[in-house]
Amino acid sequence: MCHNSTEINRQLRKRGYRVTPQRQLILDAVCQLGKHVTPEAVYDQVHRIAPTLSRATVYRVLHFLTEQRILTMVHMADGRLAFEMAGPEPHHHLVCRSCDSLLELPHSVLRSFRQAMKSQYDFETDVSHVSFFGHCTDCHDSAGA
Amino acid sequence: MCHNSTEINRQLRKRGYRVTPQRQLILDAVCQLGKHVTPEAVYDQVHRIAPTLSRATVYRVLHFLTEQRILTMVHMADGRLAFEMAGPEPHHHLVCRSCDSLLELPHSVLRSFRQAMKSQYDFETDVSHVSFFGHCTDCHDSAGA
DNA sequence: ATGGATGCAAAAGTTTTGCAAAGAA
DNA sequence: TTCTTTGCAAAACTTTTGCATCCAT
Repeated sequence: MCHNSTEINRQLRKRGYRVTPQRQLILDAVCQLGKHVTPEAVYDQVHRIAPTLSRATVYRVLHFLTEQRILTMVHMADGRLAFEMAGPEPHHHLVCRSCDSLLELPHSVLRSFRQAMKSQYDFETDVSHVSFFGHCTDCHDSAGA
Repeated sequence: MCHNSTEINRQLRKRGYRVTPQRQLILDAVCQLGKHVTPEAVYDQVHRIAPTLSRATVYRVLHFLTEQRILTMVHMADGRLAFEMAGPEPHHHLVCRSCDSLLELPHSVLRSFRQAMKSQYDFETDVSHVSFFGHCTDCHDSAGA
């Protein structure tokens, strides 16, 4: 279990919602599958365990958990929709185009960039999650850059 | 006309392709509509002038012009697909969430960020076009940040 | 006539919605 | 009972594809 289900369940109940087996399965799936989990991947995973669990429920629960700030939603640079556990810390990712590996970056890596945008353009950059693409150390010399 | 159609037409013909009225209309539409133009916006625009021009053609031509490096394709942070004229300079955008205005940033604004990723993570960041979202100078004090 | 480009319609993929039924409070 | 949540099916939306036709060379 990669999330504190007791605490999450308590929060949800406190807000008047129910913690159904479907919601638990979907949350577990997002957790297990890691970062940038697509709705289809969640569906595949939970459908094996609970074949009657429908795509509609997957989408509804993913959006519900996002509203409840238990998940965060990301649109990736290739247009795919994805979710991941909402950590307490906002952060960013480096995504390898070759092997799909993820590196997590602290929010602070963009601090000076944001300050520059603020001072140069008076633009308040809102970067709660940005993914940058490229090639990781294992891939950028073997594969073509 | 916001693009050099004579030059573009010459290039396309030289590569063995045809410059059809549909292709010209679609190119003009992307040009006129500005940055981050969605396929649907292009379709609306050209469909007024040429009602038989189909969505299939819009999509085919947008992808064709992207392959020919006359347009570039962007997946925006809200998941929408968009196109814009491929300038000679790679660049980035600041997109205002309130008024949808766009500021164009030179490619160089991310130089130190990319160097940091390279030295800290040995990750080759490939940033041909990144859009950052937030609130522009007109919107960030009136609207809530 | 040859090969590229288009229009139409259908298909495919993804996400949302209506509604009745099931289930917890 | 009451209100939430689910499953199913259908709808909506976006994008792609097959195929006949059209058009430029």
